[in-house]
Amino acid sequence: MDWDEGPEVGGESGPYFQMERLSIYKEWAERLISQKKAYRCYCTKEVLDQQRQALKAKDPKANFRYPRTCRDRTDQPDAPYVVRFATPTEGSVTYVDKVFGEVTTPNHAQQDFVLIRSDGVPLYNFGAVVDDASMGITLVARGRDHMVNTPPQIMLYEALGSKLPEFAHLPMMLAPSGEKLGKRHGTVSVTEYRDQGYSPAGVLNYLVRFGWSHGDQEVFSIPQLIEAFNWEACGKGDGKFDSKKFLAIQHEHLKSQALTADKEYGERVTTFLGARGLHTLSKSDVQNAIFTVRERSRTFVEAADGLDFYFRDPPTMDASAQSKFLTSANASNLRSLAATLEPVSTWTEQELDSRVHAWLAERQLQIKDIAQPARVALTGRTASPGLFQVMFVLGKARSLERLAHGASLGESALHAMPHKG
RNA sequence: GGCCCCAUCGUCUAGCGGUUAGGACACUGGCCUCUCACGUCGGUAACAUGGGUUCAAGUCCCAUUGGGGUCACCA
Repeated sequence: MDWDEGPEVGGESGPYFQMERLSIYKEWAERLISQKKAYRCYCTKEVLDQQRQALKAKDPKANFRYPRTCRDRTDQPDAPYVVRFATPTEGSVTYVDKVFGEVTTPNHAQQDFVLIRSDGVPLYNFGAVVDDASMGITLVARGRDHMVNTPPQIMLYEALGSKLPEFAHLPMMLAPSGEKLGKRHGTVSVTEYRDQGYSPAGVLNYLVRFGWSHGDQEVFSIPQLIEAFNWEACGKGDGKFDSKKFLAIQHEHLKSQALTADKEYGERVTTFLGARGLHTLSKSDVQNAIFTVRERSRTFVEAADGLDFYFRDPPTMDASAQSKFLTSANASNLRSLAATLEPVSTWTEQELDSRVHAWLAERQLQIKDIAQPARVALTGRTASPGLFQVMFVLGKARSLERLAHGASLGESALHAMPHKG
């Protein structure tokens, strides 16, 4: 999110920190008191808590409300006090939510809520309204859990004589189980997803598309999101988080150059390559390898894993892959393949493809016969991008070197393997 | 419990009186294929229930049920 103004970027509506605005809240509250729209309450928290508990003891389902003890008192004892709002007992508040439409709440559901604590710090509803009113906020968009705060806040705007902002409440994202999403349901903060290699635009895409729709379109760039978003197409029902779909959206973003340009892809994946101990990589080397992992990586962490063998010499060798494919039987083919590629001067995918196929035809072999052994020699793994892509990215020298090394591992396996048959 | 809000495939959703109820993820069958993927063709799968209104209801109204939010000198 980009801020128009605020503590980090400055602006005209400061100060922005609540503790620096205390005098403002006090001033606005005093105005309300002088207009009899608010009053000083000297009831202590302890007394109120007692009353609350006493009522609960008598009737567990009862609803405790501040009994308005101090509402009409005229004296001003020398004692700590809170400022309470004199809530109307009759009538109701109606507002038009940009998502939910008209919402009406009866005033008898409210109580004389506290505006300012005895230590001078405002409570949320009052602080938010004073801040928004004094800073010229025109739209309040927040989660549905704030919907109950809206009527009291509207009362405050009106009591303060301030212009009402628009309100938009959004449905909530629940855990897959249907309960409120929380820490115990795994990752819930966007910064943690960044650390797990998720694309920021992909995260935004999933989040915005959750509870909002634009026809059948599922994948959006950030500019497209800004262009297409509208309150009318927001749903009203709560939803459940789906990590699989989230990952699928990530995949779409990492696959597409339009959504994640090579430059960004390279920068992000480089930090995860660094986390794997692969430092001092050349930017262009990383850039040149990206195209081979794009469609196989859903996150930058997966991409870093897929890119690892390009930058590690020798590549980490998977033990079972080695014993299965780098055998004495395959060693001679690997040697022969390396020898065939030795004279190749134009080291391109296309050239490698035709050279290898010519060699296969000559030796009456299928690509299947050599693919896995060569793959393991080249990458240390049984799953990788296409062979010719891998060799192209690796370059001639390192490709031949790895092929030869794979062959010698196979030859030495001759001595280690006899009892295995 | 009071007040408020919500309800279409397992999940995210399209639908705004007449649809074979569409798409995506997931699951699944085939094709493609040097592995893993990608891609591609197909399949399973939903209108919570009951009343109305109407020639006609997933779409409008009411009730029920179910789910969620919130009830502080927290935010």
